[in-house]
Order: sequence, then structure tokens, then C-alpha cells
Amino acid sequence: MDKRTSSFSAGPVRIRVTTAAPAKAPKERLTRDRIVDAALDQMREHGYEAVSMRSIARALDTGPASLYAHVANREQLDQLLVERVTRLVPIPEPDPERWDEQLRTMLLDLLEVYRAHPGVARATMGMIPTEPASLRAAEALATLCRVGGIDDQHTAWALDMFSLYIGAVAVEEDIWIERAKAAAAAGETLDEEQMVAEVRSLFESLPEEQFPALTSMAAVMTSGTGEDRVRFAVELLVAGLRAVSAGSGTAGG
Amino acid sequence: MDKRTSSFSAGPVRIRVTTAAPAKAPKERLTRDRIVDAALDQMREHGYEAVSMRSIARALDTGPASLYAHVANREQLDQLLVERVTRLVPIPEPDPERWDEQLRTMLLDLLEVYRAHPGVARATMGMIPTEPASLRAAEALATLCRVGGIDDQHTAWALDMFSLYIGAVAVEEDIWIERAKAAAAAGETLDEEQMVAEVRSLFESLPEEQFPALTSMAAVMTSGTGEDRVRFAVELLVAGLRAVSAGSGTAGG
DNA sequence: GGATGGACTCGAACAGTGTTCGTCAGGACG
DNA sequence: CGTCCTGACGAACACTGTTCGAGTCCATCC
Repeated sequence: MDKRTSSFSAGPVRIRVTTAAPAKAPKERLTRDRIVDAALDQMREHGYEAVSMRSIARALDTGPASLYAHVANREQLDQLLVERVTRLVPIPEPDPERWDEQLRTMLLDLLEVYRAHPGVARATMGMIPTEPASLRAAEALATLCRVGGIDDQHTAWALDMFSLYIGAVAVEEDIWIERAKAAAAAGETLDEEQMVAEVRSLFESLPEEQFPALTSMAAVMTSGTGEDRVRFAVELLVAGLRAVSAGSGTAGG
Repeated sequence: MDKRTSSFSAGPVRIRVTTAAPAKAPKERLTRDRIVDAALDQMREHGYEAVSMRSIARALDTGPASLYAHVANREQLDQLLVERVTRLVPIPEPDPERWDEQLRTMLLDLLEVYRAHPGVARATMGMIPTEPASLRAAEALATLCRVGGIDDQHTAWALDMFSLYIGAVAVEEDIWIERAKAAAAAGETLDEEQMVAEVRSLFESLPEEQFPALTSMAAVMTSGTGEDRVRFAVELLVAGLRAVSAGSGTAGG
């Protein structure tokens, strides 16, 4: 934290005293972890889009080329962020009595981790989980399904589907947060409440004969916090899994 | 189609005959529609990432600045692509006897439209549907839910959730297709079958004591086409909606 | 101790991106 | 015929990810 406030390009101001320097601060060596930390910090602060190789390098008081000695490219760095963050997902001890509740809370926990680290979710799209942390989470989800009596094929598909959905929710929230931050940084504040009101009035003002369902649902459409929506979704997912599994479980196929 | 093959910057080679030119081809005027068409073509051909303002301009034989007379910015252009494509989603006539089947096929149709226009799905993330086409589709989905006896709050949430999920599936497939195309363009062919085999062997080679569920599910994890997975998911979604709705339907809230 | 090798650092540059500015040509209108 | 105004567009700005090659430092071996 020895950087003042501004992190604009500092130029070649490197002071290197040749005599025995008392407080030289010998420029700590770069590491993968330091790079990942810097990237996470910046994402949390300014959103995914604001993070670039150059901005990370600036934060670490070096040039962009230096990063490539520790990270293959941007894509790999994104993967490292995911790996780092996924470690934080709590892994439950499977209990056959309440596997469905455990499944629900695990999904919500996963979302919570993404929320605590804005920007990271965007890197999960199109990524096959191969790092230990993601595998650990996947194993836990699979175990819960199995303990609940879901057959393997359904478990595999549900695993894929559930994590994709949670990731999508996180990405969408991310985009909104980022947009709000960008708006806040450059001019008017983009309040969430105010935006919800706008959307509602938009739906209300639609031609009623053309959109009877949407207009009559305008109020309910914008009601409920993000939390309510997510709880509903997770409940629906698990209930759906039970239903589909029960339907074809005895019939086989 | 009077461009040869290469589309590199042509420089100032404009031949402008001052006499009455017989076959002058007076350079058709730019329009929004022509820009959108060009963008869709390029996305279909080379994927989302390959499309830029400059590449579109090149395809239309002009400079990037010219596009900004018809399109506010890249974000708006993306919205226009979504709008254009969403028009193609078939709207069913709601039938109370088989609303759930209709809902399922409509979701699959939506995905099919995205698949037919690679790249477009990526623009839907973080977008509130305000264009007529998206509203029409949303209205249709809502109507189906209502006809099926789902209450308004659940309908609203399900609307949001289902379209988000379908969008996420489309985006993920998009990324894979693009990756395959990029690999094909520059060297080895990235076969799908070959990749599936790789993933399977990866799961099989995990330490069994640490990942008992994943290792034993390796075969089933990679089985089934994308089609099977999506059918399962859609069935799960609709079944889940029924279940959740039935559960709290009588209780109210 | 001194030389050597290898890992790390990083300025400069390349090819690309979205976007803006100021100028310019062409057609419509008075 | 002259004016105006819309659309076209070359050039430029501030970015992006990435590579090259030269430089620097450190640990190891002779």
C-alpha cells in the first residue's frame, strides 16, 4: 500500500541510489499470486472491463511485458482468478436427510462467492473445470445429487446446468454493477431503485392490447430483490431435478 | 460482391471517372439494415470476436467513422442484432391443454434461433428487453405460463430465469464454436469428438479417492449430444416451475 | 573470488480495438 | 445559380493484448 492515490503512468522516475540505500524498497519480485491479487483488487474496485494487463502492471509498478513471465496470457490469468475464488466455496458434509437443502445452499454459496468478487464470473463462461478448486466444487455437487438418489446421467447434466445458470446470474449482475460504476464515475449516479422504477414504467406504458400479460405484470415483474429471484430460481432447479428424476427414474432409459 | 478476396486497407485507389461512367456502381448508401446484415454475416462466418467496427466497415467498403452516422456505438449495434434475430422466434398460439409442451418448444426454438446466428447471444447478456421483438417473445412466454395457471410473481421470475439460462447455453456454445474456428483457421483442426474424448480421459484420470463421484461419472458426463443435455434442461425447468408453483400455489404469499 | 548461466525485468513496438473531429462531396431546396 | 445540410470518411486519440530483445540480477559452479 505504498502507492499514494493516482496510479497513472509514473514514467521513468525510478530512483536508484548507488550508495548503500537505507530505505530502498528493493521492489518486491513479481509472482503469480501478486498478479492475481492485483487483478482481483482492481475488479472489485472498478469492474471487469477496467482490468487490463497494463492496469495490473501499473498497480504493481512495472510494465505489461513483465507479467508474461508469470502468466501465459489473459485467458490463463482469467482461469487463475476463477481458481483462486472457487476455493472459497464452502463444501458441505453430505447428509441424505437434507441433500436438497444442502444443494440449494451450495448453489447460493457459489453465487455469493462470485458476488464477493465482481468480474470473476465472466471468466467462467466457456471454461471446462480442470483446476482442483472447481473439481472439488463439482465433486461436492455431484455427491449431493447422488446421495439424493439422482442417477448418474441426470446428475451429470444437472451439474452442468446448475453451474451454468449460477454463472449466468453472476455475469448479469456483474454487468449491471459495472454499468452503475461507470455511470457513477462519469457524471450522474445510476441508482438501482431509480432504474427499477424506469423499467416498471416502461412495462406499464406498453400498449395493453398488444402486451396484456406484460402490462398487467409490470408491478410484479420488478418486485422482489435480487435475493428473492435467486432463491426462487434455486428452489425451482432442485424441485425440477427431483421431478424429472422421479418421472424417469422408475421407467428407466 | 465486387471485392476480390483480400480486404486489407485499399488505400486511396478510388477511381472516379469524370466522364459519364457506364458501370460506375455509385456506391449504395449506408443504412442501419445493411450494417446489421454485414455484422450478422461476419459473425456467422468468423464468430463474435472477429467482428469489429472496422471489419464491418471494410465489408461495406467504407471507413469505420461512416458507421457512426447510423449507429450510436458498438453496444447499440449489438442490441440491433438481437432485435433482428429475435424476430425469428416462432410465437405459438397458447393452448391450455398443452401449455407446458409449448413452453418447452418455445425455449428450444429460442435456442435454435441463437444457434442459427452465432455470436448474437453474447449481446443479450445484461440487456433488458425493450425492443418490440424481445417484448413479443416475453409476452408469449408469460402468456403460456399464465395459461398454465402459474401465478404472476412466479411467471415473472420464471421468464427472467428461463431466458437467462437459454442465453447462457447459447453463449457457451458460441464460445466453443469460436474456439474451434480459431483453431481451424490457425493450424490443427479442433474436432469436437476429439475434445470430448480428452475431457473424458481427464475425468477418468483423476485420483479416485479424492473424486469418487466425478471419476465414476466420467463416461456419463461426456455422453449425450448437446441436444440431449438441452432437452433435459428444458424439461427440468418446466417441471420445476410446475412443482414450485404447485407447492406455494395454495398457500399463497 | 570470479565467471557463467539462467531466470527475471521491462522499454519499445506491432497490430488491433472503439470512438471523435473536421473536412468534404452530393443532392435538395429556395 | 447559390446555399444548406446530411451523410461519408481520412486521420487521429487513447486504449487493448502480446512479442522482441536488451538489460539486470542472483545463484551456482570452478
